[in-house]
Amino acid sequence: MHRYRTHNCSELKKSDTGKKVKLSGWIHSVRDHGGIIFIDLRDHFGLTQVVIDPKREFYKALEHWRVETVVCFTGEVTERTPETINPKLETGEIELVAEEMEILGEAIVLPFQIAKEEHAPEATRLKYRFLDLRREKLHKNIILRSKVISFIRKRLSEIGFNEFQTPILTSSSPEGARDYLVPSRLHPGKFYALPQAPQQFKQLLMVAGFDRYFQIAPCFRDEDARADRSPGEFYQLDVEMSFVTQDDVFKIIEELMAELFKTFSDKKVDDAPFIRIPYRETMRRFGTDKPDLRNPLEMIDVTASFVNSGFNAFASVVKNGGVVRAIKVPGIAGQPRKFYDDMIAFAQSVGAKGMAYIIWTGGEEKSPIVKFMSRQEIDSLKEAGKIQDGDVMFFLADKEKKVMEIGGAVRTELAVRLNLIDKNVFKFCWITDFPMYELDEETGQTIFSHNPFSMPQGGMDDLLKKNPLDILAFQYDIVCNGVELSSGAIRNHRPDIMYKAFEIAGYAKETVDEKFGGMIRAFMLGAPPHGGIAPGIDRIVMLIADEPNLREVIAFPFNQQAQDLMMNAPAEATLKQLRELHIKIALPEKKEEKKAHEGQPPAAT
RNA sequence: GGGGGCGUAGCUCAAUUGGUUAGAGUGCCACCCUGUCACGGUGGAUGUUGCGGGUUCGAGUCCCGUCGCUCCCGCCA
Repeated sequence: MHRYRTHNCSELKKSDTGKKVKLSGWIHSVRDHGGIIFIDLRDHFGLTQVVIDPKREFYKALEHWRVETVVCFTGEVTERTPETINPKLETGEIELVAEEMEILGEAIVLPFQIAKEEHAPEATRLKYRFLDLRREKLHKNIILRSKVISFIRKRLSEIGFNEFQTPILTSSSPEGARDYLVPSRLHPGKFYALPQAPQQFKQLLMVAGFDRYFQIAPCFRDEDARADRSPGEFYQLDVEMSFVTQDDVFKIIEELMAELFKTFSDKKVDDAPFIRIPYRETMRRFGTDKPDLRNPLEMIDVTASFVNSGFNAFASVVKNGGVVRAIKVPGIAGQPRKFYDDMIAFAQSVGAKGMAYIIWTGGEEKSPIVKFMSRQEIDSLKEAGKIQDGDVMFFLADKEKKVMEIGGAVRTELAVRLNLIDKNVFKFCWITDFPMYELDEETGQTIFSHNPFSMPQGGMDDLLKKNPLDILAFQYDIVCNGVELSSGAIRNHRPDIMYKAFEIAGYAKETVDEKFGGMIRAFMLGAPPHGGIAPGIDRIVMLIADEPNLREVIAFPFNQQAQDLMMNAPAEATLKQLRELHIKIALPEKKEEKKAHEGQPPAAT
């Protein structure tokens, strides 16, 4: 007989009755009836009920039959009588009658319960992550993640992709997020950077002729956390392909995503191909570049109806170059007055000066603003929104950018309050035609709006002739239920176009050579056209697992302050380590000290 | 860097809006119980109300500060 087990805790069936077996696992729950004791023994695979006669010698060996102690039982598989069968358990038709017991790992009192649903505080859960991971939900999520990754590897390998590793210690890149730096011992004063993404490496692999690359790639960005954004590190399904157009990338990824989501979720999943929405259109209709298409509401432009309107608040906005956008919500005329007041308060909380509305009900308009408007103007709104009796329209007026932003938030809030979002579907879309450049609002500089390595859609011609702000890039996002899964692009593989593109964003040729010398050199030695994408693994698993927070799909996550409470990272380094790295620590002044110094001349040194 | 929320027993939460000795469930400890499966029953222990200060006859409750966790804004090519 095996040292620890002959079976796992979910595989014993009625047909095993009479067998002498050995099981090892955690004590999940104890039901002590005095004359007979039941223990649910749990392992990764499931639960098996063990029956103990307290007269057995081994019963006294364990002072406390405390849950989560790891034990090994040897005994006979026994069929349960019909009335004692537990249909909730895989192994519910049998039980193990214990003859011997060995303690493998005793547990002290737990900081929180494993078997019972109990909401422990996040910090405690993170400190005792190994315990939290024993709980069914989290355990399942991590297994789901493993399966998702293995599914992706299998599929992509089948269609000609090769998986490569790229360096973790690399150099800092000038664009993008804050880098994590690693000091160099051999080169005093110099630093490696952890990759924000393997962007340049994957492009160089294409130049090297590998044709199709993928990697479940760790990415490191020193930026602040959100519920759907881990601080520090996260994983991308990094993909790059040679000799492809945007359509080729879309086809591979949308088929993979549709199949992946259908395989691992019971929700209804969009079939490939996914719909495509140009950036400017999604901003206009949804006020965001990651629209949740489960939300049926959208914005329409009704600026024309207010140009000469007697409703001065809006008319003056329009005269000053602003716009008016409307959101039609069908069939909610019955909402109480408070609903409209609350929505207006919400709009104001996200930056609106106010919000108007018209309720069409019983063949007339109810609204604080219609008395200022002509019949013709009101009818033009009705026409624009294809209004039927019972419908309501909300109006926002401001500069276009602001209206889109506020309208996007109002659109989402309306859907949430009115429960318009179908929780049982995954709706995907591509956002295409991102602008190549945008204006830095502070400096007025033209800057790259996304990836500087994207190919401008008109190539060199557009760079030379068009207003930079009108140039579109072969740059795209894939969005699922309002979550941005990934950005991608067809890359700029032409050195001449590259220099020009960087020049427009204010980079001298020398700077480009210095920062991207390796890549430029590669592009001058025969580079294939190529492009790719990099969907976030954590977000994919989060969506499939239906979790609101990334930490629920990561085995050992950071907290929001980018700390690992279990491993106690980050931590101070020893003096010896610092000396070897030629590093001196200059801590920020504490707040009290700062206050004490205020208004005083700096101390003479 | 900024804003919101939370912080009471190991854990989840309550405390009649400032009033006597801060409660309940769960966990923990002891005992009882031979068919439970979130077993049940009886009894018991457990609190610097995050920390520091203030107002008050009196503070878990109000005020100020601070720390921690979380959500959001900034940031995230």
